[in-house]
Amino acid sequence: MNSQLAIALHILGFLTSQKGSALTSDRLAVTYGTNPVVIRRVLSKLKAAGLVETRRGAGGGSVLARDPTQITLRHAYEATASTVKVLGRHNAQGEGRIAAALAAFINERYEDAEEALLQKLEAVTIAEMDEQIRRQLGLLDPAACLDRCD
Amino acid sequence: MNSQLAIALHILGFLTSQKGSALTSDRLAVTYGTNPVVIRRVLSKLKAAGLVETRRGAGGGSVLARDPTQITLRHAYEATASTVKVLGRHNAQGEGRIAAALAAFINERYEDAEEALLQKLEAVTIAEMDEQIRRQLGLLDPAACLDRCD
DNA sequence: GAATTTGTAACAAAAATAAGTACAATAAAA
DNA sequence: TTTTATTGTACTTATTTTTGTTACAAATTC
Repeated sequence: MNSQLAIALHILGFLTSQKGSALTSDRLAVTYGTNPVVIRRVLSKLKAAGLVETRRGAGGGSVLARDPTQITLRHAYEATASTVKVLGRHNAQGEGRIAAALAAFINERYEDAEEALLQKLEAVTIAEMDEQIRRQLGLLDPAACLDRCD
Repeated sequence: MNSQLAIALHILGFLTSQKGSALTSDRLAVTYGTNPVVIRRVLSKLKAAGLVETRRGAGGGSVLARDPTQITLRHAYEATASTVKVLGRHNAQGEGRIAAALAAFINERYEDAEEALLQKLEAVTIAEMDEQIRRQLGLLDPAACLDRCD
């Protein structure tokens, strides 16, 4: 799972720009250029992580579960990449003790390094991401986004 | 490529413990529990990165190209993971400008985060790795390794 | 009840990884 | 110089992972 993070950020960013009105998986799928089910799969992880809320049925869809200033890239990363870690985990293949000790060593270093990465991601919020993208596109008026997003 | 890093570290560590005598891909393959060709593929990357040297023919094999105190985990990482970066690269799929701006944003953050990870890896040398593993196994005498490694 | 919309299972397709086979090229040793 | 050992790599096969689709039940609104 790796493109899931990109999709998650697309969802969170789009939701942020909507200021509270719900978006359907269909809409999100069109703007991202994929299938609604793919979106829902990511959405279900974001939901599990408490980042979004969804409602079924007519008029349903998803909204942010909290303020975008309280959601960091790390949240998105951890929500989506739960299974696959940055560098995977090495499990000893050779039979020898050397192989096992090496695997243990690698895993320790991996965790160190991964944590450094996560701390970088933690320093950026979805609100900041949204703002930077909006600025970059010259969409100073948040509402303008709606007209030109997709 | 990801398991290649583990294999690379196995190779570098084993080579370090050999103090200069060449090891064949067959030998390395047996100790790691894989096919010699798999080893050679990693070896060819390590060679391209200037970390090892190999000789063909009878009595051939590989040795470290420099002192293990001068080889870091980052070297190994960069040698093997040249194509696949930590978090891949997101290329915009939707047609909109938003998608493109988001992709650019994500990529920037990725580079930041990846660099943080690399700096952690840079702080550890193969010599330290070798030493820690030897200590862990209670192989205080380097030469003892030869007898028990595999 | 009719129309939407999510949730998820089941399946299919595609892409990425990894492993294996074969053999030419090279180098040492006999 | 023949034999033997060993790398290098192209080609193939297998495995795993990821992505996309279809289908349909469950929920929710109108």
